[in-house]
Amino acid sequence: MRSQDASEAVLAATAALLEEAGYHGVTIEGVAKRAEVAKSTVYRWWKSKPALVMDAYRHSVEQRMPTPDTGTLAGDLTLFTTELYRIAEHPLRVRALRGLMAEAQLDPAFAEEFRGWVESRRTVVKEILARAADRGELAPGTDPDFAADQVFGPFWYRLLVGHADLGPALARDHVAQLVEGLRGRGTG
Amino acid sequence: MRSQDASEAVLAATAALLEEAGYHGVTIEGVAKRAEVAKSTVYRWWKSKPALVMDAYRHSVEQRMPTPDTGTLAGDLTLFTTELYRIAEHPLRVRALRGLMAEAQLDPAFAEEFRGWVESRRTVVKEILARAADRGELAPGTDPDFAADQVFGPFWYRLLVGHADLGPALARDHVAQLVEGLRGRGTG
Amino acid sequence: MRSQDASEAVLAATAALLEEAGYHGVTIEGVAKRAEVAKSTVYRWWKSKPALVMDAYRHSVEQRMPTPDTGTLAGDLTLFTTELYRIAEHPLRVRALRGLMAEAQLDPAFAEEFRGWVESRRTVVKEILARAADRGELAPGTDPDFAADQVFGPFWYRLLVGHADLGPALARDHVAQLVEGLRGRGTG
Amino acid sequence: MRSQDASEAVLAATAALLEEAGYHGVTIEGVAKRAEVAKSTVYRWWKSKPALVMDAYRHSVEQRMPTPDTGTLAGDLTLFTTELYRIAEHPLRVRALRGLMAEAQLDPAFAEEFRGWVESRRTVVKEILARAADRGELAPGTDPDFAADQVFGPFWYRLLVGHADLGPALARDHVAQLVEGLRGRGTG
DNA sequence: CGCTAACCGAGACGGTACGTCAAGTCTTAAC
DNA sequence: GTTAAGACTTGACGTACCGTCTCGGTTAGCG
Repeated sequence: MRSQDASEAVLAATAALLEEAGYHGVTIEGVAKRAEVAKSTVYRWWKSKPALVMDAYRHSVEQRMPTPDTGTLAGDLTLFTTELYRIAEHPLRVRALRGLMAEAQLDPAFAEEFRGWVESRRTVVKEILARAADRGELAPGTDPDFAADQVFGPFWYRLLVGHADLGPALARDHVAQLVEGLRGRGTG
Repeated sequence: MRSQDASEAVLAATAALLEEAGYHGVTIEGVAKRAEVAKSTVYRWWKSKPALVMDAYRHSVEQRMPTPDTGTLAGDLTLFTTELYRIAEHPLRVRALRGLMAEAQLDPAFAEEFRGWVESRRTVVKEILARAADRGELAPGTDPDFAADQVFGPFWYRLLVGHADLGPALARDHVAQLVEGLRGRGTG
Repeated sequence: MRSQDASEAVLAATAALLEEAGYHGVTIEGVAKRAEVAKSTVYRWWKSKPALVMDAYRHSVEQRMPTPDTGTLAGDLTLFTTELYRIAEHPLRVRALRGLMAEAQLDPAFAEEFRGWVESRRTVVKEILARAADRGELAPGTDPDFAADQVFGPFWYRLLVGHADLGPALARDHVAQLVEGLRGRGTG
Repeated sequence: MRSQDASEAVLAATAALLEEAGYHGVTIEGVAKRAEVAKSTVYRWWKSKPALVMDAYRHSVEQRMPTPDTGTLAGDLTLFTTELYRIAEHPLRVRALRGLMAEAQLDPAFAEEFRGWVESRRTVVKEILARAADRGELAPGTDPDFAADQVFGPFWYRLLVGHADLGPALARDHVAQLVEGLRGRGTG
């Protein structure tokens, strides 16, 4: 049975270090010291640093946003992307995501796990798209996977490269372009 | 004066290790041993592992593709994105790019440098867009920076997450959606 | 808690390397490899090479000779110096002492520590001298510190320069001269 | 032909570094940089750091003191030891000697050379003793080598250990004890 | 008076060892 | 029987100098 005290202290320490020192500044050793917990305790419950950070990230999000269903593609995407871009307002989440993506590049085992989590987020978008397809809002033959890439790609790209500001203000334009692009060449 | 022998041996060793063992498998020590060169020689010319990998990547590309100029946005983007997606056909480049992006997340100093390189690639796209804007192919008020994100974002996202195949075959659809999205709601 | 296995292996390896390769031939890296121990383990318990060698030296001596107390200055000094010169019969100790003295010249931090150890040895002589003074065997006003230098100085000098043989055979003459010199111009 | 400029600059730089940073702070690389001279130039004329420091030491002494000859052992020794202890008044010489003695412990090749230099200094004392023996001032059977150790030993010991002040003020007592000790047992 | 040999600076090179860091595994003892 | 404490191996880091070496660019003095 995982001791709630220890586990919470570890997650809190992880979150604190993430905020203060960035992903690189988070070390299992540092977390253990900060949480006043033995290193072995951390390893008992989390198998690696990225797994720990992933958990800390999930705790920072808490409530799962329900899949939006407004009846139109634009409406659904607006809700979804606005929420997505809102991540940028939370340094902890930004740092966590950037670090996790980095880790996924370096550690194939974690990449697998990370991909699973990413897929769960993509599924939400693919459901939105499926409903839109049913309504005839999508050009026939649209690949939902590549469409999802169009939703997440620019967000992640900007998040990772950091060349420009990121925030919910971008959602409107993003959705406009998405809808236009996905509807296809209207007049043929 | 940098000795050509040493420098080439180092870059070759870096490339070889990248291919064989991935970005994580590249270590300065390993490169030095492989290249039969002293560690200090590597450090003399490259200030860090990412700088070294970046150089090895550049050497693997060599010829700079000229900015395409076909007279239409679709034409230019098709050329550009096809070339971009072709990266996926070279494991060395894929690994290099993934590792460099990872490193940029972990090391702020390198992030800066990496951003510089990214910007140089973005500039090519922004020039294409500027010409398209002059021709009236873009909706007025289009933000070229965000538009560039739409070009690179999906590519990088798929490259980094690895959830689906990547290759020049995607270029056609990508361009179609971009052109549609960027032209805007033509008839209102 | 220091693991006895590791610690003993390290000291044994240090002693072995001292014998085989001299003080210069002792490196932390070499000791670690020889002791089949991680370098960090050596560093955990000894803060530097001289500290390690000092410890190895102490282990090689083990039993502390009791302060001699024969009732006469000549008797005490004979016992003490004989023991002192006997060091020359143990190559390991000779190398250790020469190396430690060398290190004390090069590293001020270690010099401090070394001085402490030297002082502990000097104290033995100063106690002998104090008792002799009580018995009236010393010229009044004799400086015990400088007198101790007269005991240790020639020994160390010959040990370090290596210009002539060193061994317990020298003790008799040394003591004769010391006693004569320290008694002073008694009868004028 | 050795360029006088370069050679002097090197010796001056060595002396300066010796004073400022101690023997350990002298590195061939540092000397070369300081003297604005190529490293290879230093190596051309001095085969090692101790050789260089030895040279710098010799330059700091300049005139060779003539062997004292006052007609009495006490007189000769007083002149000699006073001069000897005066070394302590020159930080450069102190640091040089300490460093050279250290080096002699670590580098057998240099030890040889160093021993030669030491012997030249010992010879002066042995000449003084030979004359004293002729005059009957020494107990018969006195070993001039061990007697010389008695002259130099305490000086070097204090110089190297640094446990107490060193200076010409010590010469008087030292000589008194030497003369007494060397003359032998009053009644004999 | 011009040639050539030496000496010069600059600095790259292969090495060795340093001391540090964090990772992840393992053992011990207490609660 | 879970924990805390913390020692352990491993592997790479980046640094400092070492002593050797090649490279052109002066300078001197010999012929």
